[in-house]
Amino acid sequence: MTALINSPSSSSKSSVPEPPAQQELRYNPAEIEPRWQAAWAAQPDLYAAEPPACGKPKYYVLEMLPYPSGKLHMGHVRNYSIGDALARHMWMRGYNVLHPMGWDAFGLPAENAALKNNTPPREWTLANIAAMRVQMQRVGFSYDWQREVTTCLPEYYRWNQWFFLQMYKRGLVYRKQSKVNWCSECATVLANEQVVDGCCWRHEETPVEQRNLEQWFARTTAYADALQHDLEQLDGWPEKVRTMQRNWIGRSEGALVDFAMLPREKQTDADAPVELRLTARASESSPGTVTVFTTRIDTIYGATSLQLAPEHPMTAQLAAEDPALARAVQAMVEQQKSAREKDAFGTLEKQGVFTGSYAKNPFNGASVPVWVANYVLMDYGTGAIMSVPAHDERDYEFAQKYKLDVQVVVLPRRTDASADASAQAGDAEPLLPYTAEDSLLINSGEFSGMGCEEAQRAMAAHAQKNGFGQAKVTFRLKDWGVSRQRYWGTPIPMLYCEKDGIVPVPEEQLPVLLPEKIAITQQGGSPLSRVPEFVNAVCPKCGGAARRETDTMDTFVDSSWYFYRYTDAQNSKAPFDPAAAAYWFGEQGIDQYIGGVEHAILHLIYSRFWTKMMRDLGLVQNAEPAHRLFTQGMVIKNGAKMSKSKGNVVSPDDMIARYGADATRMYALFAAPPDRDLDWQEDGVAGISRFLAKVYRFAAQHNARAVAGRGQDVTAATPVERKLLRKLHQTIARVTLDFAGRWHFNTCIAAIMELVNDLTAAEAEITAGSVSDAVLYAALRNLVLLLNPFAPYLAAELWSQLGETDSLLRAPWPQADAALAAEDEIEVPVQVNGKLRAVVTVPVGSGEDVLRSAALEQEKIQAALAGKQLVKAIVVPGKLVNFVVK
RNA sequence: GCCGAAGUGGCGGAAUUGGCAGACGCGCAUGGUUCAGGUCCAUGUACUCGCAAGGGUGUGGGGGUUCGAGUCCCUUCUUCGGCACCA
Repeated sequence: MTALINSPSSSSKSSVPEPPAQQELRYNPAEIEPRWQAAWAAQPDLYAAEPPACGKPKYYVLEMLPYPSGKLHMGHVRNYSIGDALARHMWMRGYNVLHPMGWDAFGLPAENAALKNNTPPREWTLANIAAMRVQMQRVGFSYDWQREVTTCLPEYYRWNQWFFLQMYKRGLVYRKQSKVNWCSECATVLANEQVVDGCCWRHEETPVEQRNLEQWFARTTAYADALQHDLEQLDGWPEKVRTMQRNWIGRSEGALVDFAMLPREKQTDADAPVELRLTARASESSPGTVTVFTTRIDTIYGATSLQLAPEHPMTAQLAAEDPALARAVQAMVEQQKSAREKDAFGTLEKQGVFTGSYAKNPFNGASVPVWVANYVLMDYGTGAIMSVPAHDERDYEFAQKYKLDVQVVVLPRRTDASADASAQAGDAEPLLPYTAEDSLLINSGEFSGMGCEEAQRAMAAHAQKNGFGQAKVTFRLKDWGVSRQRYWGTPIPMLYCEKDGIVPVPEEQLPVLLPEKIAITQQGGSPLSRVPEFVNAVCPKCGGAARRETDTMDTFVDSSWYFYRYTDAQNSKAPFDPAAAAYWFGEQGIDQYIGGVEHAILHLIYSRFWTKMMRDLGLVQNAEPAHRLFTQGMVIKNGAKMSKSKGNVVSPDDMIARYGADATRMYALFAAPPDRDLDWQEDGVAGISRFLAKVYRFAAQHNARAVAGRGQDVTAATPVERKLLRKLHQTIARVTLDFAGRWHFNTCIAAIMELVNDLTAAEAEITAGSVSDAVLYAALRNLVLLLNPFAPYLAAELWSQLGETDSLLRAPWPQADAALAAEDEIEVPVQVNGKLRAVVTVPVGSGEDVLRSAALEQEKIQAALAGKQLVKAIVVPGKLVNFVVK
């Protein structure tokens, strides 16, 4: 039998504790947890990351930082319990762990609270932070508070400003007038990413308005290709998140093609549908061209009209000469607007207005009518499309409605005789619209006979050669509007001088401090614009009077790079030391990032952008912020998301008061796999509490004897010992495996429960002396080690009862001994025709013959086989025996 | 409409490679302990036929592959999430 030595702690060990008095057998988290919390608080370096020189491999585990609302909710507890379990595990595995926490402290709620309670946002926010920090410490999370980051402090936000200036220098931030999303509740603009179903992400009932404003934008589109491309390497991210980002970025390959507008005299108005023909226009102007974007240039011979977005410049140009057209377009836009307001977001009925003008298809010279259509979006592609009804569903629908020409230019490939009937009917008209691309071109001049994809390349090249088009990649992603007309955010470090125009604040003048004494009102416009001592400044170029930018930055700027600040949180010379970031991020970024899926687009796309931007600034080496991402499920109650309005909020404080922090956090990990939604059931917390009490009682009962066995050889001499050690090492193996891979902590905890069940079941034998002190010690010590990631308070208490004085985090994670874990006998099911008829117990490693004869010895099997003819016997050693009879 | 995920006891969930379905916990039932209980202990608990021994059925539905399917394939339904005229 394999033997191993119990390893006593290296520290000078204290005396063996007295056998516990009867009363101490009762698990009392209300006594244990505060005691340990105080002990931990007295050791500021307990959870501190070590300098790179420590020589250990690094591990950066990070949970998304919270907004300091003032109260921790169950979602936080779950999120941080996952991260904390991992951090503790990695410490015990000997890693140098960085496990920090901070506060996403700017944002609107502070202003709302200021309005409501007349408390300054700063005061409100900092008080909330203090309260939540206490809550987190009470739960026992292992954060390195020396690296705490608070985004609303000038020590942090000055670097937002510094980044802004760097980006300005490189043209990565710019100011432009554009249509922006406006939330009337927030009284500010929103980024596209902050609009959910046409409403504000914070006010789900408030539809956003479109306003024309001059705003600062970050040029996220400069990295659109990289953002899309690098997504493919992020195999440690959930596929769901990658898909969402892929859709959001929306890369699509296609081509631009110029259609020349035809002069009036060539117009063939007679071809236009009579009921839509508009009066001829009086004046002539230079017609110009309209450029369309298409992903199906191969279908261009089938283009039977050109469709402009209502906002397209050519629409305006044509309408300017034609009041009737102007009115018709106006009417269509109005109708669309009111329809949108009524039925938020379905597909609207397609509508169009014929402009009376024609354009020339550069491929075949055909004149096609130019329409204005409500289904063409100005902010995608070029705001103009060629309409190919035969091969596009939307165009087909439109053409049907307005009786436009349909010309088939793509047919299914004829295939060989074995193909199905529809594919063979190559000469027949395909069912329209026919959009499949594994097809062949017809009626397409020199391109006829080509496959679609071949034609796409050839036709783009043809267009480029002849100067009327080119291949083009288009993105759905738009630049990130970062201006906010709010007070509680980072001031944008820009000045407006009458003489010099836009002038950046010189770096040495940073930070541009947010004034603290300010009246928050609900009036329109940026609150800072009403603070003259903030607004009035001196132009650094000419020394004349200048006006400060009074908008603040989107708070998503703050969270785009906060995790780099943790690597060097006290730095007053730079956002962080690149060497510190290089150590903790390495090539691949954060080792494990954990947060809610609600940030799949917002935070996670901005921070990917920021990382790429910083890499180009030479600050970091990694291309992506996080190598692995884990999105935990929501905490729900009675099938619904916890919310005040539903009255189903469970407060962590309550749970901790009733059952303790260990039970609360352990339940959060036990009730469901971490990536699924978790339905909070208080009875379940009570169950965990019972389990912890059982562990405590067992340990307290036996630790005195166990400690006596410390340092002695562990041998499995008796059957009980063998059984216990086997279960112990199987459990170690199972828990260790789950930490390495799939993170199903619910089954880890179940495995530990099984171990404890076995221990208590063997209690009579333990008491009777059938289990050596050494084995008892091994069982208890390893049980405590396994428990530490999930229930750190109880683990600490039991650890000290075992005579240990060092932190559990410095104790090595147990190693499973395969020899001890191995079973010596296994039960093998025996089936007849696939139905279970018996179970045989055979020694592990029994071969086919042994199994087969053992199975045949079974009475039930003999009965089942009697009078039947054995067709086949399937014997899979270690798995099963199946007799096939007839 | 498109894309993705998921459907297993009364409930949360387990079954890591196609090999005893229901681990672990909750709840429930019976018995015990207790002055009392949001206590503790023991036993049982998928459904169904049967006094029992022992059968039969069973992982949303239907079909298939296989000696064998919760797991693989086809099809269909439901729920949840994301996107939604993206050319």
